[in-house]
Amino acid sequence: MDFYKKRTPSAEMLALRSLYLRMGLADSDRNQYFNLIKGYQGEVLFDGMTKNLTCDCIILNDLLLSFGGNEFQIDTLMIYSALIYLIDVKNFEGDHLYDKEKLYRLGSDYELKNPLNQIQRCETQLHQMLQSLGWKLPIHPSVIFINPDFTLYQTPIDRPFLYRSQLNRFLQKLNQTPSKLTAKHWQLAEKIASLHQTQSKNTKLPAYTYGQLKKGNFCEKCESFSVTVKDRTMVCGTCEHKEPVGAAIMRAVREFGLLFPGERLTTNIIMEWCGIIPSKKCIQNTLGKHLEKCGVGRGSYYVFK
DNA sequence: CCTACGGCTTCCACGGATTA
DNA sequence: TAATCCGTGGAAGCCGTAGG
Repeated sequence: MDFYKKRTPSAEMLALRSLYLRMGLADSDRNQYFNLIKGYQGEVLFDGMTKNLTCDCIILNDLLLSFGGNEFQIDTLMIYSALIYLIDVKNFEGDHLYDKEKLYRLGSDYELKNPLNQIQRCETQLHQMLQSLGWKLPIHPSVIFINPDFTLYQTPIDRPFLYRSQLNRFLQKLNQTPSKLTAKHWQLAEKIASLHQTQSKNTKLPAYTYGQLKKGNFCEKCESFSVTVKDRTMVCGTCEHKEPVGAAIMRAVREFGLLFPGERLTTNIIMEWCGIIPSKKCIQNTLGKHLEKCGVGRGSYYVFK
């Protein structure tokens, strides 16, 4: 099974990571960041399972769509010839209680957002979107609680929830769903994928300025800033992980572009942003290799291709 | 071990952008 | 508009690696 659309970390998660590492985050933002990581890990775990399916279906992961001015986000969309599975993955952990359509941590009154609301809203939006594209496929929504250490007490039996213990059977069911895709289904998948947006309008990051952010490259593996450059390789002083300098520079450039989308990318800015790259020419070469150069002389800058 | 080669660095002059 | 600034491209040389 090849994913028609692969999952990548969201812009929000990447931006929060940068801010977390470069200036620290207030409690609420830090929790948000850790929740995003946890959620993402759950989704990747589920991808690892659906990847082994052999049935005739198209899988679109990680979609951010918008219909009628409303944004909606889909973890996994599986297109079969006669139906669509709409899947939301939750990586909640611990004992929880379901009471009057609300979700609580057991023994506390801390309330979590009920994923049922989210997926129902999602289903409505998707239904309308499909209709506008001329399709009438029935949608089967499911919320998958993928963490084996998750328990939800007192859930009515007819809610579309699936737990880790039910997952193997669910995957079998997916694999045995009869389906014969046609070129039209692939066109639909292509259409939906083309509507995917990379930036959500609803993400709000904490305020930050260039000046207050810690400069420098961090290790791609352990996120430590104690890296040094030796012979075109960046070596981490903490975990000894090695990364080619060019790759490290581009990682920093993408990060800079994400945090400061309005700023011009120039050799000097990136030189300062990276901090540890000894040669300006090295940065210039790397930028020239991976980005598109605009302007000449002192006014030249680079843009993402 | 030697050699060839490719990629990287250093150095410098050019010339367009910036600023008053 | 003129003077100054500074990023860039090219030349030349260096270094590491692969292959004999």
